[in-house]
Amino acid sequence: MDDVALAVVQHYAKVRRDLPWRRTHDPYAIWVSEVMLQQTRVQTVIPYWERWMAKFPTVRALADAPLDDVLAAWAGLGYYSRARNLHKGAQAVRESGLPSKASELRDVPGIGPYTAGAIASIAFGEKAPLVDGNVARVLARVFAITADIKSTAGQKALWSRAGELMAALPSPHAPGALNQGLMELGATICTPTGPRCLVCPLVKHCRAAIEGRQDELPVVAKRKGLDELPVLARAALWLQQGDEIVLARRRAEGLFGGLWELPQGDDRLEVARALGVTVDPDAVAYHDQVLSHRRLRIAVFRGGMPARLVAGALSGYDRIARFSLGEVGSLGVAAATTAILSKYEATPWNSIPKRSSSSPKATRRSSKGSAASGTTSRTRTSQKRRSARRRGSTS
DNA sequence: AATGCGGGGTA
DNA sequence: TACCCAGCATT
Repeated sequence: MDDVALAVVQHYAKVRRDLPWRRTHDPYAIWVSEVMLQQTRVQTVIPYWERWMAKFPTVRALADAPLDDVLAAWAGLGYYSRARNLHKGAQAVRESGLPSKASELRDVPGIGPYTAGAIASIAFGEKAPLVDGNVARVLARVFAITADIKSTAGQKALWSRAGELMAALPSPHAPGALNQGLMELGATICTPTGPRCLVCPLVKHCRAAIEGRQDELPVVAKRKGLDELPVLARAALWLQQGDEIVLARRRAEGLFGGLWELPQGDDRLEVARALGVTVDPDAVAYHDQVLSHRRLRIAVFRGGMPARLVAGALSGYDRIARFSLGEVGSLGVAAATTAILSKYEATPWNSIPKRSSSSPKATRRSSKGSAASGTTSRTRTSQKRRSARRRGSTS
């Protein structure tokens, strides 16, 4: 057991990637990184973390910021309860500072078993174990754990092993190095498919490798296929007049809670009635998006500009307002609405560069059917409408 | 124990 | 496609 722990920290010292949050000892900075990294890849997180730390450099700065600003900085990362909880957590520890022990960190909103272990070990040097997806894979192979790693039994076995490993770590070595070393191993060598056992420092200790079972472990329950996800159909209204567009803010809990989007409802007439506008009968675009547990299909309709906006008129939202196109980029807008808006060249694209946003400007047109090319989003303009309508009309 | 909760990279 | 990502909260 101590052989394994030692091999991990020694390997980590050798190959440790130079990530931005590894250059600091600030517990808050590490906290932010760990929350962003929940179910999110390192490469995705890096630019978000950099912008976040520049905008909210301290717990106090975050605690004092309006939730709107917090969500704007998070927009695009997904799982927005992470941002809401981080904000709430910052307010909770605004005066006292972040607790240093894993057991106390667990009381902070958004900090679960993994994140508590990560902050305690990395920022405070506590010998606290952790298990994430990477560590689960590594330990399941090294110790030949055959229980489903997502199951209660599997998690129990994994945390138990992780705890033993941490207890076996010789004292001069940093607990954070063991934990990060395990994760690093899972991310770079002990990968889900095609693990590179030939260069793995644990190969001599790994039951899976020794028995040639590295492709059979870990055992993980199959997830729902794409066609098994329930489809949620929504109607969104695109209400624009000149430079101004109508956006609504979702209530702070639940899906996309607190984010701004084109006002949506179950059908176009519901939304039109709530806002007191007329709306075109035919959709100008559809946007499909796959979430963890459902598929989203948003039909986009053009309509007239409402004379007066009443907060609370549309269920599910707590605010509704007009924004100039230039302001949209500084709002917390989820990916679906961002993708829809970006299809129209009238919308300035000054929000976070998302690599694949490709050409907000190019093409369009394609008066032929075939979805507009170039973007990874599934937004596409309905075929029959596009040549006829294009922008303007109504309003 | 199961479900809700985003978005994107990749084999 | 399907899989998975430095998971957490709620039921």
